[in-house]
Amino acid sequence: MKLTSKGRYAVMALADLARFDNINPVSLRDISLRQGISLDYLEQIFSKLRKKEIVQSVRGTQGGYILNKKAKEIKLTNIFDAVDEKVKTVQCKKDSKKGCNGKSTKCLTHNLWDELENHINNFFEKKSLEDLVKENTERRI
Amino acid sequence: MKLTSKGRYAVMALADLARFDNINPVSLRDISLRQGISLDYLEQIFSKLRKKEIVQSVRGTQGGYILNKKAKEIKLTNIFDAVDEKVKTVQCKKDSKKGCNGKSTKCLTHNLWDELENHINNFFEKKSLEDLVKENTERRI
DNA sequence: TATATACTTGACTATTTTAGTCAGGTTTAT
DNA sequence: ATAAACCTGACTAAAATAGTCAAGTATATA
Repeated sequence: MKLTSKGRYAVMALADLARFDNINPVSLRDISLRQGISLDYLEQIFSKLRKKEIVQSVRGTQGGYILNKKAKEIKLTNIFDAVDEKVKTVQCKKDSKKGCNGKSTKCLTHNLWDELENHINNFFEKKSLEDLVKENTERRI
Repeated sequence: MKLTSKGRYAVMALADLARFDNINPVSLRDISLRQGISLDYLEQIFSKLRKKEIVQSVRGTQGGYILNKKAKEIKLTNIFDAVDEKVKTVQCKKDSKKGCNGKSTKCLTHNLWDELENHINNFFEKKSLEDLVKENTERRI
């Protein structure tokens, strides 16, 4: 089980963005340099973030991206969701009526995975971008 | 982020095993049929579980596998560990002295991932095979 | 002792996912 | 005008995954 780079990058980039006010746009080029993420890849990621209205784009020279909401209102859940980073534990088919994977009995561990998913998602729902930035500023002082 | 089949199968198979007493060995063939997991794949998985002394093998006719410890003492952590299912969130190189990935600053989200890893591992350390089987029997009654 | 059952091991492979790259745009501040 | 920066879609190398396949070895039981 591991987090993919896409999800990680998205959070890293947004944390970078959140450090600046919501007035001056930050260019992907800057984020790319600071965070060491390929510019082209960032563009793909931000395209998704924009579609989910997490960021707003500012075109042209001196353009870039700004947060579309307050950092406090952006939860990790929203970010992961936007870039299709999902917490998946079970493959049991939903359509089978009685149990999992066409078996007549519900698989022994079905509830376990559900529980695990909730446990993880819970963590993501609590954490906001603001939390991230705060933690870092505090640590820096 | 998703769990791989190897980890899932390992837990499913062991939960199946744990339902029987520790005296009569259960053949992989039976588990394969009951859980819908390829026999060959199960063999790979059990080879690892045996090396980590989670199960014991009984060869010959009527042979199979039995748990090597009490179900209570086998935590999910142990199982995942045995089959190399690891919770991985960060790729930051440990050897770099100051920060992550050769950057001079520690990456903004580093602590987040650590926290997440702990959160998940914590879940795995608490759950034992016994818990799983219990939950299921209770539900069945 | 013959034999079927079941463990044991290692090598191989198709498929999928990931983590990008590349090419060719469009928009707009200066 | 032009350079900076966003925007989009198609393509791809490499890695991981989820197995399969082949050739064993060990042993309970008839």
